[in-house]
Amino acid sequence: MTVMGTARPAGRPRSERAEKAIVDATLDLIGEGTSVSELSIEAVAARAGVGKTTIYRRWANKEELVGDALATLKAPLPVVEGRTVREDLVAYLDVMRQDTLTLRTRCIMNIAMSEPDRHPNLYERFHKTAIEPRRAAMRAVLERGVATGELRPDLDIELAIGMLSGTMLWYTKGAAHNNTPLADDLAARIVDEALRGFLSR
Amino acid sequence: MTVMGTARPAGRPRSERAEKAIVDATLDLIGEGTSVSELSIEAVAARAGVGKTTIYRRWANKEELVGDALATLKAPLPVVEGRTVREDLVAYLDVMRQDTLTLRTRCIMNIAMSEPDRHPNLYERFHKTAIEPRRAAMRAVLERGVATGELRPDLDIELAIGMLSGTMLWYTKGAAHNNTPLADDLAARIVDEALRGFLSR
Amino acid sequence: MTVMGTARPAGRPRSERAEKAIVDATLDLIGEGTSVSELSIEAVAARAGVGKTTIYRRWANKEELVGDALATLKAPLPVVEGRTVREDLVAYLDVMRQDTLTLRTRCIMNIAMSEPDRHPNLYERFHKTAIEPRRAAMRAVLERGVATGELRPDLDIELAIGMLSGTMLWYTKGAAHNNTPLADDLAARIVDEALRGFLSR
Amino acid sequence: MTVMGTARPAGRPRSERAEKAIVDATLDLIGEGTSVSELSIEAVAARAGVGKTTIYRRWANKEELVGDALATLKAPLPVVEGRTVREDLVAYLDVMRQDTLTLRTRCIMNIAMSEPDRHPNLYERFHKTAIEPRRAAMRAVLERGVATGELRPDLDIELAIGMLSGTMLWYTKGAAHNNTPLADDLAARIVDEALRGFLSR
DNA sequence: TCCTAAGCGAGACGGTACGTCAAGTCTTAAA
DNA sequence: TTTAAGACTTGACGTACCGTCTCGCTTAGGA
Repeated sequence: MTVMGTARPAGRPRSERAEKAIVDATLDLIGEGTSVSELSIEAVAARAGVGKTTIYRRWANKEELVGDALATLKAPLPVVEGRTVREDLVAYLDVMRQDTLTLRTRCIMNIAMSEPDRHPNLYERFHKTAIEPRRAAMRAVLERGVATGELRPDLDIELAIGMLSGTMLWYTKGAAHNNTPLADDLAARIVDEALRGFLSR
Repeated sequence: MTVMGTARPAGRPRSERAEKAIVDATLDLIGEGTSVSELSIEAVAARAGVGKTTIYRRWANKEELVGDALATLKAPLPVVEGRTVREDLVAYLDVMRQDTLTLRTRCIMNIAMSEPDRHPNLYERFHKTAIEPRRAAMRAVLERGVATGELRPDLDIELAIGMLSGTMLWYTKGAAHNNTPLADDLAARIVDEALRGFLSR
Repeated sequence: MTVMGTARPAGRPRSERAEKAIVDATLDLIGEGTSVSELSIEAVAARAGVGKTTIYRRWANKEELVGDALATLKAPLPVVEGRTVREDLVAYLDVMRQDTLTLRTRCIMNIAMSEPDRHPNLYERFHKTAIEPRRAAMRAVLERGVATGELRPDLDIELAIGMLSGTMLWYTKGAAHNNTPLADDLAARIVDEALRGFLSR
Repeated sequence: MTVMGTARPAGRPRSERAEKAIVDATLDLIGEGTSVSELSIEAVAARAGVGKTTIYRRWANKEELVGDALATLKAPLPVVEGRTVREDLVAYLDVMRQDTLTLRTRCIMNIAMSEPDRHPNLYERFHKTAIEPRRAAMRAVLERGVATGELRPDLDIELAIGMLSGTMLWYTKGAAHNNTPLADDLAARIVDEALRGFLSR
């Protein structure tokens, strides 16, 4: 008699070694600058020392493979609970800045954000697992700021998130293009400017 | 013997019809949502009713073809000289918003901004002809604002540009993803929030 | 201690059901017109409801499987002991003709004789179990004919066998190709012509 | 203005070098004992130093390629017009015997005759270009023999053809199997036996 | 009643070849 | 010399089987 529930399916179980090798090969290739379109299953199979079938058996297409591969890298959301709203916001934005420092993360972001129309599922997944949590964390900080009176009570919180994240993204794009690192105090300067406003008073 | 000066080269002159057909076909395909990577010279040639050689003779690679094709669309920079800094900024940002309304522009932006690492020259050209002028125009407005005392004298103007453009870009990305149009008053709300600052006073 | 002799090997005995299912599936597929080269072990296993391993455990390769499968069909050699040499020869040749009437036998012959170079063992077996006995039977008839004086004393018996069998084979080939049945009296006509000779006297 | 008739099609003409290389590679491989089923387009392409497309552009499938390849080898039908029917028949049969002496011809025959059901078009072509002409030549000889009174007036000519060719084929099969050469005087012995008949008078 | 050994179906494994497609280059006759 | 057409080599695509290998389970005889 067998214990009910998730009965192990018949036949030889899929090799975890193979799976890992495939994912690693995919990430390697992406890390070397291969775009999703350029990434060939054949190359992944060769690099992983695996038959093509073994890849096709698990993933229906490149997108899903890349999606799963990127998912294994999901960096943990930093938990920053500082004393002031400003400190927290700076911390969150600075994480975004630091992400751009490692080649791998840069490549991944490039991939994930590059062709939302072309690889919608990919973008969707990236959005759910990477963007949305960060947005939520930032929202919490801003709402706390409004609650404590630190921030304007009529502040459009979604808009504020957009301003902070969008600005950092703008710089990230530029930095990726110029291949120059972002200034250490960039996050602080963005937050300060946003908090204070441009007007003279 | 040939007449000196801008001597007309020997042989059959290049067909302008062919050139135009090629560029049109390229734009058509891009407008239909074909990414740069997916865009096949074969398809362009077929659509244009032209031999592949005729394309390769004029452009060394896809990038240059796409670059030239996009260049023919360069929308004129709007000349907005309003009464206040706020009005001008809103006007500029709103042009960006309106750009997202037409499918073709959306596709082009997607293409141009999608893979800076993959197609650096393409991004470079787009940057020079589309982004830099807009940035310059915005910079002029902000400098005028500082000069007139409307804006803080210590305002980091580059950062301010980044905040305004980046925020709009952030929304544009989101809208492209959700396929929802941007609110009519978005530009105004961004500018107002930026001018005022988030703080309570 | 075990009883000496053909000691039953340890472990679970091989399933006769499986063996039969495999052979039947093989014959079915061959009967449906699958050539040896086209015959896939995978298909046999699927048709037999059996794991591939179960096949490979018993047969080293396709040839042996097909050989054993065909061997199970070995039709009994007809025993014809007529009054005259002519009657016996006609009887033997007519058996060959009748063999071509059933699809299965036709397929089998096709297979067995098709690629002696490719599947030498297969041909060898077919030769030993099907051709050689018939040849021997025919040889006996001819030798009896020579002994009784019915046939020329200097008749080259091997050659005579070749003429009779080869002629029938020639017709069989042609019939397989045109998909037309062989005439009922073909065997008799071949034998008569062979016995009499072509010359006018 | 173009000369009418078989107007040369536009574009680069197909390379005769490539065509020849492909056919040669095919014949080489067949000559090395590769069966039709085993023959892989990939191998032909590699051996010929040619892209697979170049093969598929010209031939829809293996059969047609092999057919055309074999067709280039079509040995000329020997013209034998001897003094007697016997001499002519012996000459024709001996050509068949000699064909079995060269490896290449043996392979080709094997291929061509091996799987009529599997490669019907191939067999059809072989039949039309190789078998039918020989049959016709032999028929002419036999009819001449009947006309001159050398042969029985009621001789079944088609049957006679079958007896002569079939017998030689029977020996050919056997020789291919045993890898022993056919006796030099085989053709003569077959013809003599056939002309004379088996009976004692 | 267990233990040991082998067979069982299932199905994953690394491969090879398939036939298709597009890449970018080359070669022709005509313009 | 450029044109359109279309051949060229190259290489990835996704599929089908190959023959081997693991799984957990079954089936038997002997301890």
